[in-house]
Amino acid sequence: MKNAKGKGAARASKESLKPVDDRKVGKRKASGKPGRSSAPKKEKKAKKDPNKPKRPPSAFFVFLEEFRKTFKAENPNVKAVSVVGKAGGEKWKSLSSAEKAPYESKAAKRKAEYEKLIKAYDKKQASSADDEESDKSKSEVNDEDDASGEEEEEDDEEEEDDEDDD
DNA sequence: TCTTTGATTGTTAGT
DNA sequence: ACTAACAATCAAAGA
Repeated sequence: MKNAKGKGAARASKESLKPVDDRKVGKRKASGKPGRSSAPKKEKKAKKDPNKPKRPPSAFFVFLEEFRKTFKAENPNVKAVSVVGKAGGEKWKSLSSAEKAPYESKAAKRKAEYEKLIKAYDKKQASSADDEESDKSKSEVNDEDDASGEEEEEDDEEEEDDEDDD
């Protein structure tokens, strides 16, 4: 619970890394574009980069996805995103490293994919600078497609971090 | 009608 | 190194 002990030691540096008390960011740019049928008359300068990968969900978000399902399953009446977020956050802190491990594992995988995507995106940006996406540009983007060894390893459990155990 | 907000934590990229 | 913003969600309320 609120007892910060073991973790604090390892994350001692992190302790000092908390200058902002207001984590009330809540400042999100307009990404919601439900208006697929019609956009505001004024065309925003929003560059739509379909190739630009979104940031990978952190372990917390991965856990949240499942948590939301469960939470809503038991609380179908609750329709406030904030409630699920709060409950999720509380539960998340209640989980131990071992329990978070599987979520982190998945998050790590997402990150790996993100890196790959961002890399391709980055490259595309460079190439697009000269020549936007064109049929010929495919040769540039296509540097290593099948060449990249596809090593699927889902069985990567080398997390022996079970120190936290109330 | 359409856009924004709300709340969580973690991660990413920029300065 | 540190800060700021953003990742999903989804309904309600404001402009």
